[in-house]
Amino acid sequence: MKQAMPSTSPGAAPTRQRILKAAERLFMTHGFQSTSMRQITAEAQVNLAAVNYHFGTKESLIQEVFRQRLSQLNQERLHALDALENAAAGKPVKPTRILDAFFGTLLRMAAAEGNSDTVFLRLLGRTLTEPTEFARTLLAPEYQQVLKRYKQALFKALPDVPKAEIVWRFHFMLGATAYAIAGTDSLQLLASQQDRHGLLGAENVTVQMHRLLPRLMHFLVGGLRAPLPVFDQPDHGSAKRL
Amino acid sequence: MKQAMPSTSPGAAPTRQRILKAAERLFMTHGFQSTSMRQITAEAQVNLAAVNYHFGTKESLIQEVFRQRLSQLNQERLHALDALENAAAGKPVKPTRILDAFFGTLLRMAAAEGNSDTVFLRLLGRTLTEPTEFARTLLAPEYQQVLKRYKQALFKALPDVPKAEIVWRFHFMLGATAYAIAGTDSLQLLASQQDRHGLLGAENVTVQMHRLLPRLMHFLVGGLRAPLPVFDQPDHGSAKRL
DNA sequence: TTAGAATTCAAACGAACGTATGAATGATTC
DNA sequence: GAATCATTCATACGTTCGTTTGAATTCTAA
Repeated sequence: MKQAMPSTSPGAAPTRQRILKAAERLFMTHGFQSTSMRQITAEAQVNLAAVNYHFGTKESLIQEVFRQRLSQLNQERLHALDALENAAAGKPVKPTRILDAFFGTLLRMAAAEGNSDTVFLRLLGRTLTEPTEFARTLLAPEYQQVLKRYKQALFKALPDVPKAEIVWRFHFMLGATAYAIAGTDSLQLLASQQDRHGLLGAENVTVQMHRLLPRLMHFLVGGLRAPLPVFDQPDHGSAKRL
Repeated sequence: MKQAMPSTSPGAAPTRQRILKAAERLFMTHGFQSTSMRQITAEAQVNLAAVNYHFGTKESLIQEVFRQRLSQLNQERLHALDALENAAAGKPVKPTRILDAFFGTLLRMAAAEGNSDTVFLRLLGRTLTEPTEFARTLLAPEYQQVLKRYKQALFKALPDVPKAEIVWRFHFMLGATAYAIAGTDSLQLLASQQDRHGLLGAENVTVQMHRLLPRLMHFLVGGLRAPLPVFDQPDHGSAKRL
């Protein structure tokens, strides 16, 4: 007889965790569609039916992989922004601090523990540009409140910049970050032969993660504070020229 | 009898082109793995076996989709850089012009024709972050010489910036661009309810593409010219502090 | 007109996929 | 120690995938 999923049975066998860990790593390496249940169960050294027993379906497994990590990340981001706004006491928070609370929290989460978190971050960076619908429909609600808070903080911090421009630049920053995180392999595209091993070798990932943060932060701040573009024609549609 | 692929038979039936167009669109929408040959042949209104007859295998089809568009794009990029360097007559080219030659050529290619090129650009932006191995091993050789030329141009234009820093920032810029191009849907994640239709509606894609270029260019230049980060510990490995 | 090559077509192949099943095993409680 | 529950296991189901096949059709050229 089939029951309604054990979920959080206390002291349960590590089967669930083993599956989650293996799935996370394989999803990161090969993507969602290309990772089969048989690969996951083989890597986790559990029976094939274990995934369906513990998670129901493959899509549910994917959701579970994200829910755990992502909710923790976004809660930390909200707390970081709360702390900044409390310290500012009504005054605007400096853009640099806002970006650090959003993107720095993300990258520090990778540098903190062993590379188990790095795996998730690369998966996340990759997922943000993936066409898979369920990935986005899963990420969107989880992200929505966080993005709203941070957008408002940036609006307040940069009152002279049109809101649409801030949204676009937020978008650009997300792209640069996602690419930087997911880009262990794409980097080899940029690196010349002799640099390749030095830039992102096998073992110095955490070291590079540590160094990636200041590099990326300076880049993002530079992009966010860049001079505004000037358009020939006025805006069409809703003509709110903030 | 099976022969060695017709490839460029002059005046051939439009079957090849129909397949390429349908595949391009479907790959962009659903990704490589999730797009089946049956979907492609159904959309192209050709027989299922036509793909294998004209292209051999699915992977060859993917490669062909990219080779056509990508070689044209990268040739234009090389020509644009040639023109800039010839005009500079040995002196360094301004970074803004270099970025425009690389990223501007990309985005203008989208705005030029009908949205058939836009489709490819979104596919390209998506592919750069995809885990599929063959996509990267296909893109890498096609990109290598172009990236080498542009990196050297940037090295020359920014002699005070460490080369590693330039490579990283090039990487960040690629990410921001790829994300901006592929991000029709991800944008909805950032946009609030009332902005959603205005930012990227159904028909004003080319208009937005036109406006995306100055927005993105200002952001990229701002990021590229941002102040350099300072590290506590010196570089390890090859200690070339340029 | 007709021989021969190029292309299209319907049908099928084997492999891999996600999922379901029911028996076997382990753990818990009375 | 028996009964009840949760978990594991080997196995199989039905579907979809990319690819192949061989006959039918269309095109080309002598």
